[in-house]
Amino acid sequence: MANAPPPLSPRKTPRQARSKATVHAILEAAARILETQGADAVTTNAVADRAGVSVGSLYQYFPSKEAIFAELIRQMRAQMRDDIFRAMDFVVGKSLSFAMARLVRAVIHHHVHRAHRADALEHLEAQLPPDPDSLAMMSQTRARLALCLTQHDVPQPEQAAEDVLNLIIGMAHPALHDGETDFDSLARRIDPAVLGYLGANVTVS
Amino acid sequence: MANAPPPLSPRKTPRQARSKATVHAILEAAARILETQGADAVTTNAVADRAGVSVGSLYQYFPSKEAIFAELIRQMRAQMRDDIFRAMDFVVGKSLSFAMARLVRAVIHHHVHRAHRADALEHLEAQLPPDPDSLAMMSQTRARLALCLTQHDVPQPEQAAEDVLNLIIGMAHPALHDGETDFDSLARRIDPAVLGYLGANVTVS
DNA sequence: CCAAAATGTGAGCAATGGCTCATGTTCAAC
DNA sequence: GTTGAACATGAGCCATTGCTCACATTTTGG
Repeated sequence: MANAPPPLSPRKTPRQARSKATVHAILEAAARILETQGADAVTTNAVADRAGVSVGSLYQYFPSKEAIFAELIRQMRAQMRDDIFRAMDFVVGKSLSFAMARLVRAVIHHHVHRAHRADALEHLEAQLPPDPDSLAMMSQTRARLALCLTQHDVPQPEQAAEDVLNLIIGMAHPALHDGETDFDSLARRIDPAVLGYLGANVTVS
Repeated sequence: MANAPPPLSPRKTPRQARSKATVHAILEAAARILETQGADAVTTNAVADRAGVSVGSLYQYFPSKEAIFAELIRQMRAQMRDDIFRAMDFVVGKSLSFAMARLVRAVIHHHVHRAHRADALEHLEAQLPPDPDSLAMMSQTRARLALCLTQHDVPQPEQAAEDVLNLIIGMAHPALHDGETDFDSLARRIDPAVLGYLGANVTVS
């Protein structure tokens, strides 16, 4: 009857240094296979093999293959959140256009840094059941941006924060994916789009 | 030695009305399973079952499961291209802002119409080997938009066409996916972003 | 009508891959 | 040392699934 769906959170927390290394190796191996060979190549056997551990060990820490993906996605979302937090902290008190320029470059940098990994992970995320932790991190990211926009008197800052993030990612992601290497040119093309969006709502102060 | 990779094009063209119906039923079944249950649920047996045909028939017309996906993607790209062609034809001689507004609404309409299907297909496309036909259709789409931009003296129209499409899709797609239902509000938020982008390159004439 | 071509069937093969479990090894605490 | 918990192993179970093939049925052309 009560046939609970398998959880996506790690199965057991490692206590010794040895097992921490195991968990790290598993995640790293999964990520590398994902980047280089695509999602279908990420089999539990392949991951364990590449991590230099046995499948049994893998299943001591992750209840399912999907739990590994969920953890990788969590890490990516956390990094993006932190990147954007840093960018927003840096521009406190600066002009809106300066703040947005910084945001644009933070997002581009984030995508460049983890290009293939982030790419594949985002596709995976769409196919997995939504993870509360990941959702929370994205929510925090938007909230921090909304705070910045509020301080510049942008109306409906939550809506604007979401739109602006989608706009930047939507432009940067395909461009970088298609091999765009002139990051500066890309940033300078995104800037006016962001300001154009905000310009409809704010008179530049 | 010469172990050719399985082609993604249909295996045999149906000649009789009966088999045309079979092919159509297979594609429709695959699309419906994809929409409702996700990519992993699309097995050849499930598709044949839902289409009301046998697996054998399926493999008479598609050399592999991926060929079915490739065909669905081709259909989606063709429809998007045609939608945008129609929109661009309609705005010949009109102002740039009018043209862009029309484009924005065409893209939104396209995504609304085939919401879940287009969503899943685009994710699949990233995992499949690139299909020449699909690439050609996207190229034609960009070219048509670039022509429109050229007629409004937008510099670097090819680059701009790509950016504008990415911008519109990038904003519309996540919003619609998150259940946004006020399409008019969405369109009116995208408009200024597009004009902002173009505004950096053109003085409004 | 009748062959030949086109179309359709579905049991089942072969391969894959998620995951378990019986067993062995290392570590920490006393 | 000893003991129990934590950690690791990997052969292999079992379910799934892409796909084939030997055979049946329908359609077409003459």
